[in-house]
Amino acid sequence: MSTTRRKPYPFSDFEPKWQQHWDHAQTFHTPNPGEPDFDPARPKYYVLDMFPYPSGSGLHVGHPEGYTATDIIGRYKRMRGFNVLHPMGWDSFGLPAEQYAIKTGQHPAVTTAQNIAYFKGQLQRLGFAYDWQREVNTTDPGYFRWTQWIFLQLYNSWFNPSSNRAEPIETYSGSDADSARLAYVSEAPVNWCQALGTVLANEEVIDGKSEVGGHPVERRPMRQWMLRITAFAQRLIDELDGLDWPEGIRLLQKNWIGRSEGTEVHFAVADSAEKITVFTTRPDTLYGATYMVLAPEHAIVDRLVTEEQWPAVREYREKTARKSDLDRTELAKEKSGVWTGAFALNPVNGERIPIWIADYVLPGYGTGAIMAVPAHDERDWEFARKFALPIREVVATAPRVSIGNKAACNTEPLECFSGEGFAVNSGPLDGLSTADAKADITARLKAQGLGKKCVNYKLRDWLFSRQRYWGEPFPIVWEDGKHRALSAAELPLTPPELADFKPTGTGEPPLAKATDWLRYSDKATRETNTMPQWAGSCWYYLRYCDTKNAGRFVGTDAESYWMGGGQPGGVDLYVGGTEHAVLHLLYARFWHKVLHDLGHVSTPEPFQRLVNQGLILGEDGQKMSKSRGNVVNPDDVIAEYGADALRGYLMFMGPLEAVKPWSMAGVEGIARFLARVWRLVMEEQQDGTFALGAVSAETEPDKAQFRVIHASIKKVTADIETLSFNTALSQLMVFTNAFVNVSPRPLSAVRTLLTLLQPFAPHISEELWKNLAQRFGSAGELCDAAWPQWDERFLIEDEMEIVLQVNGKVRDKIIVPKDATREAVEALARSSAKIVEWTAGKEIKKVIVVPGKLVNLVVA
RNA sequence: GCCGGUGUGGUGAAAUGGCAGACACAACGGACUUAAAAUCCGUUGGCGCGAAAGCGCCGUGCGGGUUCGAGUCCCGCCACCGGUACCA
Repeated sequence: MSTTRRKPYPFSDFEPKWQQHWDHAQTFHTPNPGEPDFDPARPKYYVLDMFPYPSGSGLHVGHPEGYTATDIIGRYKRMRGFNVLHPMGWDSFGLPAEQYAIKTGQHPAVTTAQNIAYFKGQLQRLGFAYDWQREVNTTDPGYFRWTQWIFLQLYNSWFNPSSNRAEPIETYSGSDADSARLAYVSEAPVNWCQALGTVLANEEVIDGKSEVGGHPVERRPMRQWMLRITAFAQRLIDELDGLDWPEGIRLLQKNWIGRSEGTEVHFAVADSAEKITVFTTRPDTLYGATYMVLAPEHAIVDRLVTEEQWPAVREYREKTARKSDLDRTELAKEKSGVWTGAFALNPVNGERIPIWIADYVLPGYGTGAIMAVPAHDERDWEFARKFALPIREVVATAPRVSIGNKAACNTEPLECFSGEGFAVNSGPLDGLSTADAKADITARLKAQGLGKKCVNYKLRDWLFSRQRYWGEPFPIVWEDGKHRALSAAELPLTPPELADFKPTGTGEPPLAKATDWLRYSDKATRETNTMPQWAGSCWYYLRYCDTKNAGRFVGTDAESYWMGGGQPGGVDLYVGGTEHAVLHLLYARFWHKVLHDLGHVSTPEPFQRLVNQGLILGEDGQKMSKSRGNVVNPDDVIAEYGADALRGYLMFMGPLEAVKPWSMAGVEGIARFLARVWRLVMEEQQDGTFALGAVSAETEPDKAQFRVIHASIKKVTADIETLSFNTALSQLMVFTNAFVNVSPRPLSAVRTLLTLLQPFAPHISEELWKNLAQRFGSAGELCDAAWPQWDERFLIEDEMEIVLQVNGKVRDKIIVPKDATREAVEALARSSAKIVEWTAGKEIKKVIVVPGKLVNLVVA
């Protein structure tokens, strides 16, 4: 990038100046209720960014895209008289800092502090109106003591199914409270990543590989802390309804939670007292169940397998256990399994069907056992074909009279049909539609105690512990093999000092190396797992409301003011990337609901309105990445074109939600526009400096000028409300272009332009506003000015252009007075020479008059 | 496979069912300049007719439909991007 390029306006002089001014004057500090400068008469607006992980490589242009959008909204709402909460902070626990520490020996806290300083500098150079007094940092003990405190709330509560709420554990009347807690210990198989030396949540495993780093992940049984998010599955679905979220994200969350309605059916095991329960969404196909499959891990397998089959079963189970998730995915095409030697009895007809184990049945979903209906399920079909198991058609596309003939029943279908239709070969169900058959058979099973309706969710409980150093330690100690919570007074529990942050490789967390720290008392030792990175981001939006509070995670007055407001969600606008659709956004909602149930927060949902900014691609149309060399660094853009131009371009390049490619030429276009605004006010001197121009004057705008001014106020206001910043900027360009060649140039027009421009390009507009004060008197600071109002009277034109169409094709245009009647407009249309020509010799069958718009004549 | 999203000039994109391409970028032409940059003015969807003013036809991924009128609504396809996958 050339450094000799002449700057079209001196942004490098005044942009840092204003940034320092805002910092020194604390212009954007927002007081809390009860503080001296707080004005309770104003409504509140809480606009939130997804806070960044301060990585070593600094911001990329995707960050300021969303941040600029919220900054515009925040500055705009402020001018509209709202108390605006617009904070920023750091999601700073996490793997990269720890891995850097392992490599260099430098403590993660040191690199984290350096990265934060770098990020903060970058954000400040963009002129964002954050209240930096509310900065939060998830690795700050003053912050994570409350993350730990919230964990204690989870630990000390349970989900009461009858009230459908989280309640204090004291209200639990069962015998084993530990089994009911929302935070509990489980021995279940988990996703273990050898390369990272830690376990991962389901959400962090993609295609059998770790989301971070892409390392292989395998399943291993380990003792882990879990959070009982599944108890909230239904509420997490239902309560999306009150939120103003993109439909796509709601669907992603719903699909992730994966509610499915079906029936539980109990199968007896032949020659045994054992019983196997399966879950199916197609109970109507029960007569077509020709075998049964258990997950290899299913506990009952041990009690079923026959002597002869044991070697094969043992070998298959071991193979399955060794398989990583990646292998399972790769081998998904080919079905595998082993017969246990046992048979189950189909409850509807007493038929003996073989019981198999196969890894296509997952241990964690439903009951870990299925009835296999190969004629009507693709997976069962494949499996049955491979192992030559019988296939019986029980659903047909049209109702069919059952022949009741055994030979006919055994005719195998030629392909799998998994759709809905009508029951056949199904005894009493024959002829019923799939929906009716489901209801009928479920009622029959229920009456005989052989099954019942039930609901299943794909969502699993949240694996909450990590074998890492750089995370929040659990406020838990162990004594005699039992866990117990620290008291809130013992928080924060800070991580120990360590020289070696490496994972042990055995699954034993690195904190175990700190022997002094580990010892809690003569008998008790500390939990050595740490919390996942998601913990800190689950509640940071609450801490922003009251960052300095040392006595509570958030003060009740501050919380109810900033998070209140009569909507389900407390944050008025939340902007961030789609990548958090099922992770952060689901976890945060879960924690929020627990806190709400326990009476700690005032709303059931955290985020009312959610907007996802679209990805910014490189100039080559590809995803930005270091290896492609197409990454754009905002610092370079600011050095070349200024912060206002970068902000403006980010908003002008297209709709906020759209994926769009970067274009340096586009930045230049915005810079040219801003330079044109600059020259509306300033004139270049002989020596190359700028001074206030002479053309601005306190003259009245004329009628046409008034129309541009008020049309612009109207459009820019409406566009900001709908986050259509690209079209708002177009209108500001139209506004500017309309006054470029005007002399004398009405001061009121220029001031209105600067006011509308302020949220987008705060530095240049503030500077010009101040310069105008040299001659015309001070009007205070622009960011404090009131947002202008438009007056419809200025928008009404005396005359209107009417489009004349014949059969929907434009043939002429006429000018009519604004108050012309329908009849008058039609008469004028009919008398137009071109219309006469186009309709000559034809019958006019119909005339459509759209007032103020067009006349359409329909001819034969 | 399934679930989302997107298809409009050379490019980024605009268009409450009512003049398709606002606003920009790029390109080209002109003014200013010794020259260049910057700036300002103009042209710019395609095809055809015309010396010109202008006129006509076609045009929003493809095929149907609804409507006086469709980029916009409905049905059926195609392509690309993103997510997700043995969830019974």
